Amino acid sequence: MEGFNLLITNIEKHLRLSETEKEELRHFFTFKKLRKRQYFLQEGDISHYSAFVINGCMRSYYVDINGFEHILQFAIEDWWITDMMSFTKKTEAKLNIDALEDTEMLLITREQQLNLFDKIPKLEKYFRIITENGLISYQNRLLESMSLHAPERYANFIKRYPALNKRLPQTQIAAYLGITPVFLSKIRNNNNQ
Amino acid sequence: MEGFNLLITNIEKHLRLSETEKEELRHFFTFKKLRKRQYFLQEGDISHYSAFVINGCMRSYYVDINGFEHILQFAIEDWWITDMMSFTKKTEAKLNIDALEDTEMLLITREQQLNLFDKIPKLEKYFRIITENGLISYQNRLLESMSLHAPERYANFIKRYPALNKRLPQTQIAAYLGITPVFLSKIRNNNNQ
DNA sequence: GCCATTTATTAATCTACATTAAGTGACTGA
DNA sequence: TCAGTCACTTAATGTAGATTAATAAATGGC
Repeated sequence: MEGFNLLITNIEKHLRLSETEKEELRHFFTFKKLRKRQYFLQEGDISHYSAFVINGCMRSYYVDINGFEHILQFAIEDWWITDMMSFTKKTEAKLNIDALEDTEMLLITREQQLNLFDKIPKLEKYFRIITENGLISYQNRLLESMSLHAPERYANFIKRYPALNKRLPQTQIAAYLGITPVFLSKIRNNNNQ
Repeated sequence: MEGFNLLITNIEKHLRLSETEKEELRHFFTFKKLRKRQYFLQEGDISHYSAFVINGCMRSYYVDINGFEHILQFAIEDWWITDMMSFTKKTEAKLNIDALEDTEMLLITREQQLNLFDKIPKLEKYFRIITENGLISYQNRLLESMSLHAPERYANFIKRYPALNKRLPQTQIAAYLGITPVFLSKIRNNNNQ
């Protein structure tokens, strides 16, 4: 399966897998391609899958009552993405997820994930760890959004994700930072006063 | 151990424990009391413990370079609280945690928690689930902070935590909502225009 | 039970960022 | 090839919420 090794490598950052376990693991995932702009999840649907990105780039975002998009997460190669609320509780998704570039990914359903935890308990450890890391990064973002001004938040974004800063259009970065593209343009040209 | 049953009940919302397991579990926790205003964790220290609150109320917050406090979480009875970053990675805490009321809690160290996962693997499931829920709630807050104005965020806060709204001073609620107490006062008196 | 501190209110002024709008260059696709 | 969208810039004006300050009310320590 294309890209499966990337997932294995990711898991093995946290724990060791035997060859048998790797082989078993493979059967829990399916492979999927998305074209640029294609939806992976739409608001109101149920997020049946969690996705591990092999290459390309996805984003999860919320559309507010005025139609503005607020980006919660980008996911490039080696990242997980889903609407955690909908995925774990089978509620209607509040988020949309789509592809910003042609993207390839590996999918797992919640049911398969729970089966996997029974079959290979180590994987419960893996998902516990990446969930802890996800929680930490949302906590950090909330904290930054409360305590920093937009120019500082942008500076941190560049430092943390230099690749994304070059790869994404300004509109998307602004929607992630919680500002308008107009204001991001000013920040970039240092006219923010 | 005082309050241990509250923890058991909390765990049993997610999975069943045998009597033997409950007895084993008890030895992984220690009991601790805090006076109102007492620190549980200070910025720069390492968060050795994760705390389950039995009664009282705690908060975790970040102090910005201007000395303003930004509250990430309140924890009343039946809630967990820690600096997840420091607790899991043994890094210096960026957060402070202290008691807003006299508080009793049960503590577990990261080492004990990891031992516990080996001894009673079900508990890894429990912590995976509460971490998922924590992630979801931070995601929701980030989303609200990006897409809603302060009066709507306050309305949601009241709806979600009616008890906290009555129990906490306005200063604390403002620091949680990311606004000043002055502005919260205006919102409460509907003069926010 | 009293004084000191903390907590809440109200109003005037200020600022970070939004909104709107107009203009430019680049990419896209029949 | 050219029209049409899309991504970005710049400038004028508008606004949610901050800041400051003064006053009142509540709380807490001794």
